[in-house]
Amino acid sequence: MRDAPPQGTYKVQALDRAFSVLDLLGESDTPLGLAQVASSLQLHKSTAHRFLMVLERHRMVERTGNGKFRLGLRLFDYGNRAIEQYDLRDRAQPHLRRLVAETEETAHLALLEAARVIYIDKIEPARSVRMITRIGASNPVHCTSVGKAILAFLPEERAAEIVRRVRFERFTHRTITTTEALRTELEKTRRRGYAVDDEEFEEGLRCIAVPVLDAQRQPVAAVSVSGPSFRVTAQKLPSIANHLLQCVRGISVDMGYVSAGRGSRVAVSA
Amino acid sequence: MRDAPPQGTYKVQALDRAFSVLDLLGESDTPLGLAQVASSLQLHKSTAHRFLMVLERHRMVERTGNGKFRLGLRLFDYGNRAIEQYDLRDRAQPHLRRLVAETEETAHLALLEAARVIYIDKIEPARSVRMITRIGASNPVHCTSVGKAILAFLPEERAAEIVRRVRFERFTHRTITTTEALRTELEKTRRRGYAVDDEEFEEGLRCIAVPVLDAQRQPVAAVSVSGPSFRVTAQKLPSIANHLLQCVRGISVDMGYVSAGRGSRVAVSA
DNA sequence: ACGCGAATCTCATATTCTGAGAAACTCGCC
DNA sequence: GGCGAGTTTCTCAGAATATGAGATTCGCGT
Repeated sequence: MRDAPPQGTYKVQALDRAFSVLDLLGESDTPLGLAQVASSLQLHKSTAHRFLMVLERHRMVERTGNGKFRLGLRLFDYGNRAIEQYDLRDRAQPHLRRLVAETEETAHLALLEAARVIYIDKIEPARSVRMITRIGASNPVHCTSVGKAILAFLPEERAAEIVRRVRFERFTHRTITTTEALRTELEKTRRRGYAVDDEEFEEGLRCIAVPVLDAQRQPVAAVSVSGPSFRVTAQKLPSIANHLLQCVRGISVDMGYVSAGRGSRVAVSA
Repeated sequence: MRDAPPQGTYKVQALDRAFSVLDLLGESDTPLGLAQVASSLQLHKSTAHRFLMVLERHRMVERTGNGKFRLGLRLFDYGNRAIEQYDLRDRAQPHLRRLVAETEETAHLALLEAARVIYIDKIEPARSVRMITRIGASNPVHCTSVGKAILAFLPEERAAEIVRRVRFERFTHRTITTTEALRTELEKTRRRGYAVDDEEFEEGLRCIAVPVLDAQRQPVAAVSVSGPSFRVTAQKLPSIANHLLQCVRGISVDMGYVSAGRGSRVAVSA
């Protein structure tokens, strides 16, 4: 319903329907009964019922005590297999933890997918307000520090292709909403070596990010530090950026991308 | 193929096939080409192709540069939504981190599903050999400390029902393989207040776990500490158990299950 | 340039899914 | 303790849907 229209030349109705069921359950924060599922998706109850039973057999959904349905833990298994192939999260975690200890703010690890970034890990400092981000969630590139960090260090061509696909949704009065502004911003990011999201996604939230580069110096992910603007002040950015650079450097070494020796190419000015 | 036979009265062929594709990709540690998928699953290439295209549109699979397929990050999204409903992982993490700092061994957080336990989080100490567990993976109850911890504190009836479904697969020479032995072991677990897996799942690996109890004093999860037998010695168990109890108590408080005041009911003898 | 394996596409066919509706539950309420 | 509205479960004939043989195109190695 609220989702991308199932356009495209190949179609398997049953799959589209099954996934719309999963979407529905995924977006609801309370389990749903058969009747609710059926009516929300305009499926006839028998059909919805059959799908739910099959999905349940596969443990893609499970029923709560009172017979309502929610997403099943098989999905969690699949999901973790999916990112396991990247192997990045496990190796990055200790470095992220150190980063959080140093900065006392929340750290995120994110990957680029299509024109969005996907958060694959989050570490929060002990005593901080909980951030609303959900691991696994995705945000557009243009309004996030991680997005800009990756984009800025991608080869011109790939970056341009992604920028072309950005839809420039506006989130706050500071959100970048034109290709031109984004290009300028990326240029700036390249120069200083780190990306900043200055309340462009959420009022009062400032983030700063640097890319994780692989052996070919291609960005494969980005690490960010986020916190309330009054704590993450402009003056502190260079210092945080340094912690970030140290962190991603550690990750790169652990991933075997670079040997531990040489210094980082991206420079932090100011 | 290697998977549970798609028995059950309700059937949607397309879904069974789609999930078998996901299973295949999930179990392969290298991306697979269309031809490989088709032949492994005995699907005709057109069919496999159509499925893969549809799955790709839904981002359930993605293609690598050379045109091969692997699991897509949408699954990661779904998976995290699935456990988000439990809300447990986020809240438990700081406590697990403290536990790891105290014990210097790996901690796991696991849920019970059917007759298996599913690991929903893992924290490793800074300098330790990597454990092979994958978050999202599942193991049988009978040979894991977390499984026994949950089982032991479940109401007699539910526990019995689960025990009935255990298939008692043997992993090491110490694995419990009879209902009787398991019952005795659970009794012992209840008495001392914590569960032990003494190389019953993996040679040389000793684990100890206690359940996380909700407001109704029902176990909803378990936390374990695992390490090589030579470090996690029998003498150390009571001390580790105490750290564990403190940890789960903290989790329960954070989840709002119990007020911070009163002491824990499960007693650690010895 | 050529050839082989792999991927993509087309389309007529029958297999598979569909959905109306009937039956069996579940509660809440009297 | 039983009535009734709202759900869930089940059955089955019909028809839309997925299927797979095969033709076509692609991509790469020689």
